[in-house]
Amino acid sequence: MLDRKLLRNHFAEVKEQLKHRGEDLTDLDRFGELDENRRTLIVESEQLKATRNEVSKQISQLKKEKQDAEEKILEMREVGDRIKMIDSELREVEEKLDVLMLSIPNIPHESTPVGETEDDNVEIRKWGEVPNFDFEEQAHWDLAVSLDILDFERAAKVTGSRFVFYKGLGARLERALMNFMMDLHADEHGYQEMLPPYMVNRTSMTGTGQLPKFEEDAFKIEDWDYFLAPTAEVPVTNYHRDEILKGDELPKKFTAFSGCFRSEAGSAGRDTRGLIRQHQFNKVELVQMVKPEDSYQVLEELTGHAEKVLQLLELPYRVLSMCTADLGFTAAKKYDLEVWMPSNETYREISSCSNFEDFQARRAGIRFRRDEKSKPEFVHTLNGSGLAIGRTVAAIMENYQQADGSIKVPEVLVPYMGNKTEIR
RNA sequence: GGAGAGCUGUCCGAGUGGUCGAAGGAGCACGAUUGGAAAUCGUGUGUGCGGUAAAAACUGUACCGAGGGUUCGAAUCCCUCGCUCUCCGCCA
Repeated sequence: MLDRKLLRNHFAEVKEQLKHRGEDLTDLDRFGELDENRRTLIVESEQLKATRNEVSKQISQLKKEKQDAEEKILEMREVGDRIKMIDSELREVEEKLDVLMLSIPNIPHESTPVGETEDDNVEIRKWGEVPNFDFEEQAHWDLAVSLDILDFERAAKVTGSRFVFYKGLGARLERALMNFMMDLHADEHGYQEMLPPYMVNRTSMTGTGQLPKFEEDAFKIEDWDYFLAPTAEVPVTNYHRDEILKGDELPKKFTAFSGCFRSEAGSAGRDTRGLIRQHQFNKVELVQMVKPEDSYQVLEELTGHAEKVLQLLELPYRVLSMCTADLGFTAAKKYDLEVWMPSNETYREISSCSNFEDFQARRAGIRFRRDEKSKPEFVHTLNGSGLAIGRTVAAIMENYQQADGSIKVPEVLVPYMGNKTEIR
């Protein structure tokens, strides 16, 4: 959510900056009227309330002195009715204003490249050597089914499409990656480990920006106002919702393993095979809450922490700075990490690292006090996948495949795989 | 799922219709005292929104789990919901 005062005082500039996102901004123009309307009503209502408070004191005094207060009571009854009318009008205006404010995307940071499509994303760096196989490489779903370590068919029977059973060393590989990533971030990168709830309520989904605009992308629990979390970002960022943190507690660094659930509405027909696009997948997430002046440096560090996973796994990747059109609703700046996928002969997204500045913090009410006496300020929130585990499994299968259809285990994972060096 | 108890400021805790943003205590901050500390004493100690473009100050208003209602007036009475605790049932 943007600062109302910013919008009030610099409307034209903000609108200009939002234009680069390429979203429809016609609703935005209603802001001025709603905002002014709201303030007028507040003034009216509060003046009447001040009167009522004043006269009520007099009534109390009169009664104590056993004098007649009937006239004032009648007068205040009328004032009370008017307050009720104004307040209900005010509530309507505020509701409209809330809906509007919650649907305005974040302002891109000045370092975010301006662009119109995903083709305008800017490659920042590349790492690693793309493998050059002297045999015909296979897609991970073919490898995995031959090795009997993934079972898509039975998952379709048991649940439906875009679900999977991991089996044997496939399941072991997923679990090894989870432990490897969590250990790395907790022990080496200084994050506090968390296992969050997989379901979250509506307020949390609104706090991090999934709602109200993207409800169709989420799985909703029938008869409950709960959603399956699409990412651990939601529970972990909301962990400190409506709190005022102490300045010296910052930065807060959390790493969380969780299942993630996405309905991926509108992506039917894309990546229908394999692990790339599932309704349920596992992910290790990095979340930070920091002081505003630190957030851009922290974005670089956090992205580096995600990259470290790929480097240790020796998977070739590149880093893209997402342009204004491809930023997502909540981010001011975002880097995508893309891992090389031999079956696609291209790089595929495996991590997204974003700085939301105070956009989520304002929605979720996450603030801090620099010291005892200073006013609360909004923190800046950041997060990044460190990494999406299913896609990492796919990348390992494809990049580490051998001529006979077996898969070499990346060296750092061997201890996590019960010292097995190959899946065959 | 059933029965009961509770939810007040950073914390503990008082408050059952008016003088309550809320007693008292603890904590914290500042000051006095001290060679220094402890103890003691004094002062202060929330947030949102509005008046106001920003900051400071001032001022109004709202906030005692959440939302409604009754009333001239609600922390206090009524209704709905959420959460916590205890007992029973069920269960991993």
